[in-house]
Amino acid sequence: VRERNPRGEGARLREEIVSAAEALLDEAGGEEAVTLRAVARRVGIAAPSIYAHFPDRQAILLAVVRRAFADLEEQLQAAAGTADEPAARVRAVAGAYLGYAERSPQRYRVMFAGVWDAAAALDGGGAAGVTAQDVAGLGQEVLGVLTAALQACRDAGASTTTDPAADAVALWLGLHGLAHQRSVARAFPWPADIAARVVDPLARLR
Amino acid sequence: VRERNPRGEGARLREEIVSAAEALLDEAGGEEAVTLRAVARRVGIAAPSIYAHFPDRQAILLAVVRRAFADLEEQLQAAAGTADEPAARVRAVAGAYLGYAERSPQRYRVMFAGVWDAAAALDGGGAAGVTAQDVAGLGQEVLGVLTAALQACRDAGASTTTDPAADAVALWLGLHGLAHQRSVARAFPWPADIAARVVDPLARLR
DNA sequence: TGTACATCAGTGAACGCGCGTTCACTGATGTAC
DNA sequence: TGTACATCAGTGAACGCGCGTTCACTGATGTAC
Repeated sequence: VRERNPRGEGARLREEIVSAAEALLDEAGGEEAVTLRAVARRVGIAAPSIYAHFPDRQAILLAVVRRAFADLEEQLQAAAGTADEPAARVRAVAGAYLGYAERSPQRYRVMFAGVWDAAAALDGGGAAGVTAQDVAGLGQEVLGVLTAALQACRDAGASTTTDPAADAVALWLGLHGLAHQRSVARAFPWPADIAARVVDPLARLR
Repeated sequence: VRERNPRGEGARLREEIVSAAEALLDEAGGEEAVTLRAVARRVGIAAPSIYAHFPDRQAILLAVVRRAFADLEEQLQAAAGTADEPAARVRAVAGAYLGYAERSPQRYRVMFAGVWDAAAALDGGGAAGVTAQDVAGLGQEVLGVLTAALQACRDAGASTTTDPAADAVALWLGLHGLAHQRSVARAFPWPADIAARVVDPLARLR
């Protein structure tokens, strides 16, 4: 029995729901810890109250992921802004990417594992107003930051890439492999300079 | 009500259970489709019959993963055997790795996502006789094939790597990123030569 | 050769649980006349 | 200025489900004497 939101601000509960789901996810519970009832408990509302804001459980996770992609892109942009030199900018963006995954490993895993499934499920069911294209679009924006940084490198002669768009995908895959595996196999004896060993060759830095 | 196994061959049911779990996993259900009851239904036995062979649900998944790692290593070794030239061998092993993930995407995902969690859970609970070290060891053997191939490349002057062990990890991460993301985002417009764009630079092939 | 008995491989019924979702509702808040 | 009423934000009880796991058991098969 919580204090009610004033009129016209019922949408505030929506944000609280997303934040609660995010918190549950980050607390090492993994995706399946984000149940509708757990979210409701966390917010301090009755479970059915969620249905005023989300059509189903999946839609909550999707909202978490959309917010997470926006956060990630923002952090990548910010990192890109801190470096003047193109090669340094590529490394800064890569570092920000890895940093995000390191700070929010569970969220990272759901972003790149749960989502696409969710989107596919929605395609099938057609329940919510979010399509696979929507979600793919979020990933594309992140990829765009990498592509731009790589292109600048090439133009400045700091990278030998002949196809920045394709090599940005390759670089992203390397970053993803490292980010994902680090979030999952923490005990693995990672070489100290593993990030550079992945980033520099894939970006074809001189 | 199935035909009983003859005396002394009760262990045969164990293999059937693992195979059924494998099949459930591969049928696009994802890890959570492998419930104890679903496995029992698939084998054609009563659910409690499983407890004669596995202490709990998690142990079934672990058995699936152990078998999968053995399969993968075998396929990598076979691929390594088909190529005489060191650089070609690296590419063949990488291709076999990606091929495995492509043929069994769900299994691949569980191998590199579910396991470590499972192992960590077992560390905490101490339930079964499988430790995180066991599972990590399986991954190490796969990595060993890559390391050997890369080392041969370096010795033959086909790779400029100065640290084959560390660069094998980097190469593995690139392969993992591609394998994982391909299994998860099938709709993504992957560049045609994406595998080469990941493998060649990471292996530092000339 | 016969028979009591241990073992093995597996069964069927039941447990308590948390889940997603539905339904009819409540009671405060603003609005129209 | 007063009052009937619509709306909004949320509640509480209940549903059916599949799950992991436990328990006491069954009935065929081999073994010891």
